[in-house]
Amino acid sequence: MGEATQTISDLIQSKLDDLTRAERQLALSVLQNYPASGLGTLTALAQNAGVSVPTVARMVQKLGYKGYPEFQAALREELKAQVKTPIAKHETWAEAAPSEHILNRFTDAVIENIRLTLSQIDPDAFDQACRLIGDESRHLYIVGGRITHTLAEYLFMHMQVIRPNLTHVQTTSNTWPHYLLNVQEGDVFVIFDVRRYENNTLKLAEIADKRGAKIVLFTDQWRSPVHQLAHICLSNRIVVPSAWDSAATIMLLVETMISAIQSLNWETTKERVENLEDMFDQTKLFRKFT
Amino acid sequence: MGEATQTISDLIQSKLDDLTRAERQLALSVLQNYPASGLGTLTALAQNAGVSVPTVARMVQKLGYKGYPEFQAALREELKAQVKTPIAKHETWAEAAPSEHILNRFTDAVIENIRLTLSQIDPDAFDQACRLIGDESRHLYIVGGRITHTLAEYLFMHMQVIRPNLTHVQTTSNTWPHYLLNVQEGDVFVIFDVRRYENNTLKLAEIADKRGAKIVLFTDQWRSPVHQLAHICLSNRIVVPSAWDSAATIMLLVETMISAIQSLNWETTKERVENLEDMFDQTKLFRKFT
DNA sequence: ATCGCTTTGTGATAAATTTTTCACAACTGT
DNA sequence: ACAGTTGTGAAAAATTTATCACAAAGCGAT
Repeated sequence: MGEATQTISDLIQSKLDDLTRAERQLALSVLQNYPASGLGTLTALAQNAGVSVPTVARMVQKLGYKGYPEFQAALREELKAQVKTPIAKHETWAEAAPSEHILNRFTDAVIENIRLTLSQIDPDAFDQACRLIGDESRHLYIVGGRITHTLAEYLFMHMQVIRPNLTHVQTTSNTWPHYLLNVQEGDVFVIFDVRRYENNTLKLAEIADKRGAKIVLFTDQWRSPVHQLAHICLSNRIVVPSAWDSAATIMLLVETMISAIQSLNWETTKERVENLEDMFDQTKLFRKFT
Repeated sequence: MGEATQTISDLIQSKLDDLTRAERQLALSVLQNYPASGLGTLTALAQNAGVSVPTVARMVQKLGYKGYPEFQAALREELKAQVKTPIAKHETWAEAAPSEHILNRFTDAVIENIRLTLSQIDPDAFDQACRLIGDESRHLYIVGGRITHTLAEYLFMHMQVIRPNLTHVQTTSNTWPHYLLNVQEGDVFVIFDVRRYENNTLKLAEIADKRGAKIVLFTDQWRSPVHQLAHICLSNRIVVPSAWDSAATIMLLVETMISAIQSLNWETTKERVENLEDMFDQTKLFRKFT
């Protein structure tokens, strides 16, 4: 298996450690839009990556080329060679791995799950769920089960920044009846329940429903029994080549929802989010935007 | 949905009849090595096609471009668009929603993240990581930070079923120096660290490294400083149209890894999974799945 | 906080390359 | 022979690249 061909993309990645911050920023920009961005002018590339012209010149030489034109020529050669080789490549995600590799099989399955899930989702229901969950006048309960509690926690963590007045409930814990004493009509429950569905979760949902709370349910394609009580039900495809189910699609929906709610509540969230961005600045990885 | 996207290749072919002999020869040469040959200098292209410089200039203008640079720019644009996976392009994910809806925009971004992440991953490194993490003779430590602890927990939960001899460490907790007393040479640390990177995590990694443990790092495209100590580094794209970063791609990799390790260890895992299911049945935590 | 050290951007400039265009001669096919 | 096409060589214009010195900013270590 003498795969001795090193692409320029590989070269850049291997040298990533020897590069300085601005150069790394540039390198990542080249990879982001590979190889098209490297085929324009030096000046355009610099602008596109948000670095100065000398930085580009310096990096190209660090990579071992005599000058930018030589670097470009190498890119073109690679592009020329790439088109010649059989097509089989474009079908795979991890190009360096055969298509039967688990990386490619698993990713295929997840992408297909995403496609199916999204194609069956009702955007109006989704928007409505966002409005409910973002409504600060309603107390928000987030409920996860044995496996799904990580998703619940992820949502909880972010919602905590966006709005006050929320509670994280684990159905596996025995403290949850406690929380329910305060549930009021109009409160919102976000419940995660995928197979195998949990009895505790169903019980909790029943109590919440009885008290007049609205339920937003994240479940799988077979739908947890909770869905009969749910005001909005978001069902996800979760089957992958594994002994377990995939939470990746649900994660995608959760993150999308976080982003949507954050936009809805922007006026009130703004300050909290800006604090967060200050924290990003401290990484010093990024140039300050002015 | 009358997509009238005409590639430059199409354009050239359609104008083929209006071109003169030398121009046609040139055009065919461009198509022969498309699009690489069009991305060099005008002179090079002329030489390559065996025509004169003015012929190139004349044809480019006949095709409707103001000059050669404009023609080149168009080619680059096309290349840029082409690289995007067919599945990621021109497809609306939530068909019932407009393409500007957050559901579609966010999913686009995540798919693109997956594509870029997978294309840059080294499958050998991945496989090696799986073998390390699945090796029951090494104690396994799983480490997450403020945001990433949910991912760490997700991995931990599954690994708990697959193999014994593992520990979940939260860097935000102050109990972690405790765990480190027992670390031995050859033990394995799986560390999650995305921006902003946490000092605690780095310190922990340094201690682990000093004690001779191997580190598998899940990080973002800018790579946590831990990567200098890491035996294997898996970097993910995480940028989405949101105030926060996306963990979906990392989740995908984690799940893929779980699936791969479970296959490696299937003989020993089998029993453990069955035992676990028995236990759940007995506690009647779950309803039977039909 | 302060001090060195490295990195980075700026603006300018010179060098190199590339593009564009020209007039004219040579060539082509009819 | 004629009309249209093509190549030549040149030169001007435009663009691009490479570099420089210096100042500003960032970083790490006290």
